Amino acid sequence: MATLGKSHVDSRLPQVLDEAARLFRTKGFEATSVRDIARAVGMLPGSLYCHFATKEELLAAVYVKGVAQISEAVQTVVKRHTDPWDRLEAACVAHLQSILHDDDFAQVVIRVRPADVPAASQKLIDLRNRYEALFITLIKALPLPRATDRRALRLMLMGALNWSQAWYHPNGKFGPRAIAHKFIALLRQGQEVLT
Amino acid sequence: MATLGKSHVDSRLPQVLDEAARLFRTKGFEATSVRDIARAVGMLPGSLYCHFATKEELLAAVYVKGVAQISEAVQTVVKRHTDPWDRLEAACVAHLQSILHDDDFAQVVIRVRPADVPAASQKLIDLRNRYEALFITLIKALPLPRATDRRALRLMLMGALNWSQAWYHPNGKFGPRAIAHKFIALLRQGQEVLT
DNA sequence: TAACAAAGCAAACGACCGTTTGGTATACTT
DNA sequence: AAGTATACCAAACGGTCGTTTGCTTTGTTA
Repeated sequence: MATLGKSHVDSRLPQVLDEAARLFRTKGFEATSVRDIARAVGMLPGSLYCHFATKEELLAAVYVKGVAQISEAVQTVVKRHTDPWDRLEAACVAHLQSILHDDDFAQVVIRVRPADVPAASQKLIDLRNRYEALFITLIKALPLPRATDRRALRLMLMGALNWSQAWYHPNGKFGPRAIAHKFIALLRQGQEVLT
Repeated sequence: MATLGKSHVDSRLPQVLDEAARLFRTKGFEATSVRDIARAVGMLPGSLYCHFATKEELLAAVYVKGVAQISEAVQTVVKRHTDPWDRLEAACVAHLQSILHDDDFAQVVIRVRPADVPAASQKLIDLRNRYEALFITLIKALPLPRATDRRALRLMLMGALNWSQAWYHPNGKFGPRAIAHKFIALLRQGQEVLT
């Protein structure tokens, strides 16, 4: 029989992750101190080290959860469509919703540079790549002219999406749906002239 | 008659700016200490405060120079073309060369988030906007279908360009010219079907 | 030549950083 | 009931941070 409920003792690890994600995405990794995180959870700074050996390890845990959550969000909406372009657009909508609104963890994945965390840098890069593989698959399924460079298309699209964190305003005129639709439209009409 | 040469005394301010730009673009703003900069120039930390009241003010100075230099680089190459798409592509090449290779100052402008420097944030945003206005002009001149959203096109293109800092590898297969050409091609073929 | 201002040195300020150590309460295990 | 491991508190560690203060040198100005 499975162990139901919490195993062993209470542990505020979930809340530590939540607050860490919220602070990392708001202020960045370097500008967030372990004291900030501890205070947000209501525990003492040293207590965090029951769960993580270093601050960088805590970031890595946030990163892992972020990649898992955004991956699932994308895969869920993609399933609802069959047309390759529609599937890609749906993926973009979910991606934008995650990194602009819904998901502190996913926002950290986009915001924090792996290179700024030397000790965990390769792990973070691998996690990012695992996620981007989803888009490689989606773009491979697109009916494109033979001359089209699919890698360039991916880098352009995802760069445009990720950079939206720099200019997006939550109460602005356009939301994730509109942005994704416009970006996809710009690419799409050029690529589907010939099947 | 103009004052030739250095006015007053020597002053290592130029080298301070150079080293600050180099370090900010390499390690980021928060991760670079004033001691790092001072050591690189060969002076004591406190001496920097002869030239700047705060570390943030030093960043602002780097930002100003970065915007000035990348603006000039773009405007110079744009002049060499007449076709609107060619002009835009030339601007993209110059932009990429600046933020990927040539110009530590320009790299700082792209890399450091204005929001991470509260005291100077609005000034940095204004500087960025002044530069982006160049691209607004270039895109306004494009012969596009009436339905095309020029702002979306700009945000997509510049987002894709700026994000290249995250994946670009100096010794990789493709350089700034190839990247700009591929990105522009993806947009161009969709937009010039009808004049 | 006297007064002045800029540039830099030398040394320190208090604050904050990530992390460690040792003790304690609690819940699971045997 | 005794033993063990987890989660956390309490307090401190050495180190680094941005910045300040006072002094010296030096070139410009009056």
